[in-house]
Amino acid sequence: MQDEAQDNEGEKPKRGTGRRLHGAIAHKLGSAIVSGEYAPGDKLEAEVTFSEALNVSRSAYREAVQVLAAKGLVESRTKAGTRVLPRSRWNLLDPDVLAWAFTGEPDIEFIRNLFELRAIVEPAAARLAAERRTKDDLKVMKTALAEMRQKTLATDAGRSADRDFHNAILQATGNDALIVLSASIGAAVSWTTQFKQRSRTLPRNPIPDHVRVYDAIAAGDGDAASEAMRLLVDLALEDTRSSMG
Amino acid sequence: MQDEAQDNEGEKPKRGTGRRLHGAIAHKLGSAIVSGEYAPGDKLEAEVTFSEALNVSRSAYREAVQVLAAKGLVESRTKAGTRVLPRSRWNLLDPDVLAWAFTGEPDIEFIRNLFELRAIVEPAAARLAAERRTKDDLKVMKTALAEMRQKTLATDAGRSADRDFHNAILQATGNDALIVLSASIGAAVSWTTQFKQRSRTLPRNPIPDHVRVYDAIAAGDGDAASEAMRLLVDLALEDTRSSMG
DNA sequence: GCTGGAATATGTCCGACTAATAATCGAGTC
DNA sequence: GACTCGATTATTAGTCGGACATATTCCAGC
Repeated sequence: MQDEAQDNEGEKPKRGTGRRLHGAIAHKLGSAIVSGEYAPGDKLEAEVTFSEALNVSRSAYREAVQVLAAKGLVESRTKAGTRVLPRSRWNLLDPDVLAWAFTGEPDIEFIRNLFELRAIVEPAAARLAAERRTKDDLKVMKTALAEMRQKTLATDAGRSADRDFHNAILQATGNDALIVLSASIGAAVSWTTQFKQRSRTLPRNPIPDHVRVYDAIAAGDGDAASEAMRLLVDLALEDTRSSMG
Repeated sequence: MQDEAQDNEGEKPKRGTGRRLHGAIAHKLGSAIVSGEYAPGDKLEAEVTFSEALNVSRSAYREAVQVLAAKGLVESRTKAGTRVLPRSRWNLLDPDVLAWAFTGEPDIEFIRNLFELRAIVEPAAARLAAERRTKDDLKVMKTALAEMRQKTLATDAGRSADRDFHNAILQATGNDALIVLSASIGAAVSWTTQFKQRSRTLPRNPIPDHVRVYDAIAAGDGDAASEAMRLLVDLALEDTRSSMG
């Protein structure tokens, strides 16, 4: 009974895609907006028109728009229609928005910005983790590191272990805001890792960098942890940059 | 242009509250969830029941729930009902979620986490601003600073000028992700400023700290800007802490 | 230029139907 | 008799269509 997508001619993201209908619409519209298909200030078709064009009910369409509005992508006003908001009002760190940003060819400048933010946050997180980590935290990091070493970043399991490692560091900080933020960035960055893998035959072996971070955190050395993480992020950025620009 | 927060909240957030209806419901439910009135894992009343209890249509209620779901607060599944998600899945940095978190008595631990994040991000932003600021950026900062000096933080205009100053710094970094993030945190922090003002008769004069930051950015001295901003954030945290804990 | 009404698109409401699935119950087996 | 597994049922979110309300925009008329 899996969805077979019989006759959706691409233009109509109708039911059967697995997602709930309004979720699928939100995904479609969100991707289109983030990718620049609609420019800020543009007015979307009227609800009745658009929903008919998509072959969905107005209710479903409206719920999708509510989602976009909740993420700051659009704003609806009576009689004026729903318009795309300026990029400055988008919740760029929202996991969904980030995912939509990476559905197409991502903007290189935006990736640079994300890495810059990551280069700010992650070393600081590593420092806090070194100061506050428990034995359990260390154990999680260690197993993730082992898994990562075994599977390499070329596999899904390996990338998953990579995320686990970084998440364990965040968890050790005990700071919810930091965790949420960095998890979003981390997910986005992991999208880019796939780009690296596909276009570069010789990615750097990331294990030694990670081991340095782990050792510093285990030793409780905040300065060393911060520095090691800074190095790791810098190298990752360099790899990504050379595989795109 | 932007008038808001004009709320008359009775027991029933029914029509006529000024906000759009589903927005009012989302606000009410969101605040309740974030404040812990509903614990993670709790199941909300069924849609028909709850919407009737609120005297609103099921459609309006559903659109409100979509907003909450978009922010990671709840998840709906057929037959199982809609349940509050674990805190780790909340988009804590979403502007609305932050606002909801500060409608009631905010959690001190959470405020500490926010300041910790701010203490990481803002100094780094100040450094970038010092390296990249244009003359226009400096002009905006300067006028904001003057306004701030004149009105003091006790007035709305003064707090607004404070935000303008920090936003100008962010703008100068040219990093969208950084701007969005720090704007959210900044807004949240400005809520706490009100707490400071109401419970402390002798708040520190914040102008000298800000001037130090400005001078360093104007001079293009990244290290000094970072250090000055670190100091500013630390002092602000100390003030807030002493006025609450 | 100002005022007031008509046009129009979003906002809200209603009631019915669909679809998915948790919960229940029963057939079959050990 | 207890248990596993599979079909049935009941419940709840999801979707639909249409109606009416409300708020603006826009334009006509003064």
